[in-house]
Amino acid sequence: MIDVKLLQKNFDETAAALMRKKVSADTIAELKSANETLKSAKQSFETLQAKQNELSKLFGQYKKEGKSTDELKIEVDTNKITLNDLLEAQRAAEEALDAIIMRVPNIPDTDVPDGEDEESNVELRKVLTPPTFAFTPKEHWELAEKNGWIDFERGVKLAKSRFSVVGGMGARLERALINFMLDFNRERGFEEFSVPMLVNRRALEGTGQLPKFEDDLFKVEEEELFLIPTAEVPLTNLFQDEIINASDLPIKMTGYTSCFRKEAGSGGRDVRGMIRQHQFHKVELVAITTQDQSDKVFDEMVACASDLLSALGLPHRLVTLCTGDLGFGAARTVDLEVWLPGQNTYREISSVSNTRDFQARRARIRYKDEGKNILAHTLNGSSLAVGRTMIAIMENFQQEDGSIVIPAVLQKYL
RNA sequence: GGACAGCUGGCCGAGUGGUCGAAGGCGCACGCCUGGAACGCGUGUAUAGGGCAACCUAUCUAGGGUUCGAAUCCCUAGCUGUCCGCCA
Repeated sequence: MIDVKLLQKNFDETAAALMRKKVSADTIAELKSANETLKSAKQSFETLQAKQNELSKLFGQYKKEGKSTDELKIEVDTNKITLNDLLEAQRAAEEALDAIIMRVPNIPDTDVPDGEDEESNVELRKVLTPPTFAFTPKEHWELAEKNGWIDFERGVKLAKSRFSVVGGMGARLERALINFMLDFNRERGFEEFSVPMLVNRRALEGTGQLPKFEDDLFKVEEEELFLIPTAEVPLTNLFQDEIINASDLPIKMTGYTSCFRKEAGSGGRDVRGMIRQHQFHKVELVAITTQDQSDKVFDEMVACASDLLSALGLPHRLVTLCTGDLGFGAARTVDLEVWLPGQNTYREISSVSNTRDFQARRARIRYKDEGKNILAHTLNGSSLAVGRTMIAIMENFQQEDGSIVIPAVLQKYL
């Protein structure tokens, strides 16, 4: 959630920043007026409430002194009617503001490049050189089926399309990757957590998936619980409503979970193979930091994910997302794209974002510094999407006969 | 899933209709005391919003109700505990 006060105090600048993220001028104007309405509604209510409180005290005093309370009661009763109206007006104003602000995205950092879509993303650097092949490299689904690693048909039988089954060496590789990643992250100072994969509405509002993106989530109806789309949700919300000692920051966490996404709106894209599944595995990095620390920790997280890819021998590149490609809650994002020889292109395998205080304001994650409570900064990044890492390993390390050479660092995990 | 009990500030705990944002204790901070510390003594110590400020409003799990007035009474939900049932 953005800081409404910022909009109020510094309208032109804040509005311009929001418009970079395609928030319409109308929405911004509505936001401002909703906030002003709420403010004045609150003031009228509180003034009258103060008076009512005072009269109530008098009432008690009169009773004690044996004075008549008849006149007082009339006044108090009339006030109460107005008070109820004012309260209702205040509530309506609160709801109106909420309805708008919960759907307004974060303000991008000033140095984030402008742009409509991924075309305007800026490549930071390439790491490792894509391999050359003496034959035509195959795509991962062909390799996966050939090696008996992935069974796409049976996944559909068990659930529906975009589900798959991983078996044999594929399953062992998956498990090895998860363990390798968790160990790697722990060595970089990220403590491991194992968290719920179903969470409530409040948690998803805290990290920004709700209320705007409910259609993307799988929901357990009777329980009012949702399957997590990323471990970012439970890990970040671990500190929901908490006030952390500044000296305990930064808190750096990692965790492995399955992730569940409806992939609504991506119909037709990546239908083949396991690039885009309803259920996938991911090892996540999350950090809670002071406001001064977040830039440094952001770089650490990007480095962690990139070094992980390098350790696996996977060529990749780092890309700064432009404003148009930035997610809802992110102030800045660096994507890591891995080289896929079969597709002859780089594909996203990790995304590291600094949300600054956007999630912290929603989830009320604060720290105490010199007696003051300050909104924390929260960051998240994948390290890495396991399925896509498997795809990258298959495609990059494939041999002419379709067999796959497993990276040396994984040997001890197999 | 059933029955019963509970949920008060960082923590423990008092408080059954007004003067209660809440006694007392612990913890913490500062000061005194000390060679230094412990002990002791004193002072302070929730959050959010509004106002330059005095101050005002809200918050005793949450939501609703009764009342002029609710931490306190009633209802609902959530959570915790205990027993029973079920179960990896």
